[in-house]
Amino acid sequence: MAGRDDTQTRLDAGEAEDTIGYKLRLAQILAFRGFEQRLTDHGRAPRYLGLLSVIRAHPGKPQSRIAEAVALPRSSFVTILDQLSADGLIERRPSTFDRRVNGIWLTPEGETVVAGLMQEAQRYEAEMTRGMSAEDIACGLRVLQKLIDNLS
Amino acid sequence: MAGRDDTQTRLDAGEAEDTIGYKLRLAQILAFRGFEQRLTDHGRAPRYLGLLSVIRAHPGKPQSRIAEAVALPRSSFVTILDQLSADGLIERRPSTFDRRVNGIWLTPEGETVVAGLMQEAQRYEAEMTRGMSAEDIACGLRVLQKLIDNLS
DNA sequence: GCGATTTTGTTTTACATCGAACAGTTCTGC
DNA sequence: GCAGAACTGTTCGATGTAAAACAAAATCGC
Repeated sequence: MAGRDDTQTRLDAGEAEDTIGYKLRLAQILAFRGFEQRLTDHGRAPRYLGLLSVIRAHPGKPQSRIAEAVALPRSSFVTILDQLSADGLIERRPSTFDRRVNGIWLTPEGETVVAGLMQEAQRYEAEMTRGMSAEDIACGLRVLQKLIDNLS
Repeated sequence: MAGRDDTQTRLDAGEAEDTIGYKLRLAQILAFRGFEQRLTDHGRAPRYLGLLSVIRAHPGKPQSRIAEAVALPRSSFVTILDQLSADGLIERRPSTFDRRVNGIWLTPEGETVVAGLMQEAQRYEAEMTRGMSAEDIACGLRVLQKLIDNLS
């Protein structure tokens, strides 16, 4: 009778099921895709919202610093900035201190787009965490931060 | 003095910094890449270890069920199975009940490779979570599972 | 039974991402 | 000062991933 019992639930991962690495990846894929697909009419900004939020918090910082913040290789970052720049959301300005670096800035339009998307993100965050206690959410944030620290 | 204060820490994400969505993504990227790069001499298996663990726990299940378990589109899954099959880790066998489906099985070699990599994964898990209490780890697992449930 | 719908695995095509190599600039040690 | 090392942004080639369209097989509604 193999291959027959079609229960409706997702297949578990056996030994890997109780590991942070597995659940972390699965949760992230679902969260990221869900958020992106809910905002298909907003262009490329939703996919790179984290990145844009870093830029907003640190205007004028060099590309490499921002790429490092979101764990992106510098080479990948170039294409992404080209697109966001073509969409009128960000701007590269040559640094006055170091002729190698480009400072990255949000345009006024980028500022409003990011502000609007951050509200969407907060709504999405509420959906993702529905049914969790405030303590659990705080614990989740703490654990994720500790993972990031340990892996950096 | 913009673009000058080069502190050594990672740039924060401003408003997004305290959101699960942002930290979840960053942690997952770091965890996944770190694990993969530590095992460059093990071919493609480390990248697809989660997937292989699902197959091991549910031998003979159709491709679509397994793809769904790890949130992969069926079309992406085909190429991956082709590679894992060429590496001798898995095997497709036509189902006797439904002539559309291929049941997926680990080969004997696949079985030993996955068993070995799962030990590596447990070691990596310990490194990721070093400095965390058992309660925090359990809470992290619970939160991640709840996220997966809410997003499914 | 039988046509319409759904499901499964696949191909095709477009796009996203990464590593390696490169030129221009700055920094370091002396 | 100056040669070598390190850093920044970029290009290029290779690989990974995803959406859409397709054929074969099973299921549903009647």
